[in-house]
Amino acid sequence: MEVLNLTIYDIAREADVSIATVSRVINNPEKVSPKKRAIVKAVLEKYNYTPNAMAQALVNNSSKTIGILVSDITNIHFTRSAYILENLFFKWGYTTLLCNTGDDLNKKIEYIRILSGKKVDGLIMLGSIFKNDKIKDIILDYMPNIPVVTSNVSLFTDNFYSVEVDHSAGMDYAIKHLIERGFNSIYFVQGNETLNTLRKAQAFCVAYQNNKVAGNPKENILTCTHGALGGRQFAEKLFPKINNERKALIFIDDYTAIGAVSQFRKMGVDIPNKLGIIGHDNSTFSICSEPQLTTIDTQIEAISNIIGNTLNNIFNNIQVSKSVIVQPELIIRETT
Amino acid sequence: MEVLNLTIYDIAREADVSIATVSRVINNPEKVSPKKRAIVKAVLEKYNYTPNAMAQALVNNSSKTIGILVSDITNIHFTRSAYILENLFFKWGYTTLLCNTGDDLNKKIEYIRILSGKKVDGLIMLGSIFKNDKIKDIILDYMPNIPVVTSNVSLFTDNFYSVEVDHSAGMDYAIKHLIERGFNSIYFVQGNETLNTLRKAQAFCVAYQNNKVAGNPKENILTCTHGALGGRQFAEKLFPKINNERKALIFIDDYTAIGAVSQFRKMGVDIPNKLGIIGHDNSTFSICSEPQLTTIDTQIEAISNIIGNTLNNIFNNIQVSKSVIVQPELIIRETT
DNA sequence: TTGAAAGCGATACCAG
DNA sequence: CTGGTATCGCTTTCAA
Repeated sequence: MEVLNLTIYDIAREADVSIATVSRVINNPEKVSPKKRAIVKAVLEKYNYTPNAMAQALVNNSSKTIGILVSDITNIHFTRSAYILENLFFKWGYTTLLCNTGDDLNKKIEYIRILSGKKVDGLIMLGSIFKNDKIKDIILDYMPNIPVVTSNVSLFTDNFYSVEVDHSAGMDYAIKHLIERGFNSIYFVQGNETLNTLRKAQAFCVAYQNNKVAGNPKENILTCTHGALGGRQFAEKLFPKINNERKALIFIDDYTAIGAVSQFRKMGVDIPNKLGIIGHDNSTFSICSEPQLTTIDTQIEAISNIIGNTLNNIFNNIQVSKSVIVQPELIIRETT
Repeated sequence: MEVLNLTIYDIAREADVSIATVSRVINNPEKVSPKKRAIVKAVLEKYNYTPNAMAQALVNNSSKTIGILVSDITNIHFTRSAYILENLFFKWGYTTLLCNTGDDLNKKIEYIRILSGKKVDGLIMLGSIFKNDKIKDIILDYMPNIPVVTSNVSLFTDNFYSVEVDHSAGMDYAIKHLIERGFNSIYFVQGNETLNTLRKAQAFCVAYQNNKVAGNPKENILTCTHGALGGRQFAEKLFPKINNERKALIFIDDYTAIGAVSQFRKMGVDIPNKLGIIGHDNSTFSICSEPQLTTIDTQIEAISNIIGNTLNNIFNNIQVSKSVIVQPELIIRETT
């Protein structure tokens, strides 16, 4: 190998053909005579020629890249998803632009603008991007013709597709399981006010009533700062209220739940005999604690795969569903 | 807003000026008369015009994007780093292409080829990319003029820069601390055979001898599968060998250590009185376990910031150091 | 089957 | 200060 940013002209010159022919052997080899094809291929390989993707993008009006908008990649849930998506799209010849937007509306808008300028072929939005509905219009304005796949929210507009988990079903499994285990006082511990929290809280209420648990579900929603530390602080605060009524806590996610489990353990609370705990996501955190966490698997892997395939199918004109709902699974471990 | 992929020609027509003038008000407004400038600006804003980044990249030979090569973004260490880098570069007007290469040499090569085609302005390599030295040559071949910043390895070639943590110092702090706490038998628990493992193992040996601990450090290196589950299995296997000699285990990372802590706890081992445990990284995992993990903070945040600034300074022709070494810190919690 | 030439959408040089 | 135009590197149409 030698190389130094060769262009298609350099290859053409060395192979003694026109640039059109070089382009053809790269993109439509069958349209070139075997003889010339062989000559050009040899030169291509000799120099390990790689086309300038910017020039290709300009003429094709497609950059072979996918934008992934996520509020916070350090959230283990999204990390896993980004990982899977990146692998899928690599396989399909796309590169992924990962964008952390945080809760900042302006950063979201700015990123959408940038991605539209970079001519992404598709957009994936992970998590609670849509708390503010304005985003939808921005996307429609900046990239009116780009397919957008979202998790966690359905939007029935052209070019929008959604893949979600059925939170109500997850809550239903959890509550049924807790009742079966003899817990007679069931709470949902929500996090910061995100769309994620809102939807799970709502699902909790639905499942609570469907199972005819006594009392008003809304009064059984507790709030806690997200994360292991938040979980620990929450546990400390709740500790005096742990009595003999066999309380059970369903947490917004494993990461927060595990902090609570550890702190309760430290304070001597007997889990699961005195207190039941259930997390959400079946993330790597769930097997870290002692005892190990019972959790609602929100199927992030399946969802990510479907999201990727949806977009890829759209690119290949294969029919896709505008909205798919994935069923969660209850993973019973040691905290219930 | 209305929009539908307008070009600079559309703007020029509507403002009744040439495309050159439009380009100027975007890039060098001071070179345009206030009058025309105002007219053009109005049109620009009316349509919320965003330049086609592909066309810009083609003519500028720079795509305003940074390639980040990482073996596995789901590794919490890299997630944090990617997050920080993405935020920094966004601030500086760059977008980041996140590439998971795994251990697959071919995927690495393929990505380098793709990134060279996409005309990235800089390359960041996180983690043990260089186990195979071939990669270095590939980079030099495909992007001979692009600055490359690596963590975890120094390579003194033109255009290569490195930012690393001093693992020996971390091990030294850890061993001194363990001796002080009265642990008289100190082990290093390594993971899969990566460059990371190799370097920490080496650092362990150096620190072990510097502190004149009795015995041969090489005989005190144990191996364990990476991750919480691996840590648990490791703990189970080691359990019969836990006697009264006050053993201490320094783990390759927190994630593995925490699995071991939980499993030892489950089996009734008294941590830290019978057994001392130290992790690496001071990741979110370290506060999840009960008791909470003492750990060597490998300063991933500082390192990521320096990496980002190095690249940005290079872009701005500000002098940078070819190699910087960051000092770690021992975070003492409850497992020692 | 092949090559010449017209774009793709910007930037920047050179005249005026 | 402004506009015309060459140029970046590629794809694709049109003739030959």
